[in-house]
Amino acid sequence: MTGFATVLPAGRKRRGEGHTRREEILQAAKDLFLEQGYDSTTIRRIADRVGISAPALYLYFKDKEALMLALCDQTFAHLIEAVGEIERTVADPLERVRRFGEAYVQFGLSHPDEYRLVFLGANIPEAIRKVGHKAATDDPTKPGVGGALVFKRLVGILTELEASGTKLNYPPDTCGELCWMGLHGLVSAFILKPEFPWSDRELLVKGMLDIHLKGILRT
Amino acid sequence: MTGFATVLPAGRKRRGEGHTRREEILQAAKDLFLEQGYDSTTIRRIADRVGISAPALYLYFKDKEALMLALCDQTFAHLIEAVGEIERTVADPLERVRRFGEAYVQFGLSHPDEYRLVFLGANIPEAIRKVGHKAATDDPTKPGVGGALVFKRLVGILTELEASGTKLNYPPDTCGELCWMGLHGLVSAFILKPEFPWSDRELLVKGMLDIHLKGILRT
DNA sequence: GGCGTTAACTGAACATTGATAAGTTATCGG
DNA sequence: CCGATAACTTATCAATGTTCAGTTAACGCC
Repeated sequence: MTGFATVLPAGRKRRGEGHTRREEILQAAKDLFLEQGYDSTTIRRIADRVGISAPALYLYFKDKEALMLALCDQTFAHLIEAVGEIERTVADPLERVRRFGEAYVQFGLSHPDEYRLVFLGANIPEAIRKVGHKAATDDPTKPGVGGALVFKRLVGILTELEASGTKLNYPPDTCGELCWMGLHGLVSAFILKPEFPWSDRELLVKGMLDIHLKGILRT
Repeated sequence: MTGFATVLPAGRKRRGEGHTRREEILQAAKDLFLEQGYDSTTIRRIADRVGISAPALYLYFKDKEALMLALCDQTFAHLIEAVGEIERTVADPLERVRRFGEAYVQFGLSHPDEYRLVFLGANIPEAIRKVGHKAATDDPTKPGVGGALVFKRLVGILTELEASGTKLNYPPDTCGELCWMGLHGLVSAFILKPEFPWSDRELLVKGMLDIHLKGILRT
């Protein structure tokens, strides 16, 4: 019966294992948010799925917004990792921009629910949306700065592009904003209106990247 | 004292004047939505401002969403009208596209709540989002079809542009999708992240339009 | 004027929500 | 075994969207 102690009690967590419960809550909340949206997902339902009472949730998250916030950071981390991979492997600055765009779109389209959660701010009160770019520190562990981090990477790539001798039509940050807006518009359109008879997806992605690269580079 | 009968009783509406109360509610709701946002505006507060009880509101609107939808149609009518005005007064097809973009952006930025509800799929199940482009009837009185109507206008303008002899890099509907995606990305960025330190708004709007026009026209 | 019909409206209440207070249980170090 | 306390529960709150059952008052008609 000695091995019995290592089996999870299914009810209560062991003494230092609160963080485990915290992650269970996060997973359940993520599932439910994606299934039913933010507003329709109640604290009680999340707690039910985890197998605890509703107030127990407040031991791990200050309120419902904090829960959503934690999920946002989680999703941002994946995207930041993908972007970092490109910066590590692609040398040519111009190619980097294109690859960034492709990665960004592909991330959005292959994680439509998460993208919606984070970038579309669907059904999220305004207080949450605010943190996406707060002060923009470089510390990815701080909560709520993921959006600014991704964007800063893009601006960084564009700055290098300019430093490499390529003339731009706008300052790097303005170029970054324009590019991001175009890509975001593309991704959100596919996600929000999937049943609309859009033109060929590949064509639109390539077209959007071509348009923005052509529009940004001084001819 | 005969004139007294024509004075509004300040409390109850005369027998056939319910529509007056309906418009009072719409006005109060519009003000409150703009002051405090959709979620924070309660039915009771709207009713208070109008000077009636909360249940009285349900005599005129099925629920809170119906209220917002009525406001959306109201404001979308303005956008469609603005686009029509452009089509009527601007002859040059190319200039039309630019003016369309400017009008679209200005509409989105001055009606962020309505824009969110219709184009960002904020709140409430798929019932609303679907009607945004359902078969796209040409009847502007049907609720919720404003979005599709506006898009059709853009494609129409681009088709005329092509018919006038200008070569495009993509089919007109693809061009329309790309342009709309860029504009939509711009507007939704401003709406969803209003406190982000964006570059100058005018510059971004002009830049986005320049980029897409340049990218769409065959050189 | 009196009367019945009914549009316009109210008061009380319901179910559900996010959140808190106060108490309980079980785990662990010593 | 024991005291401390992390982990958790039950009871409860105020606010919200919404409904129900009734009430009031404007109007047409005699």
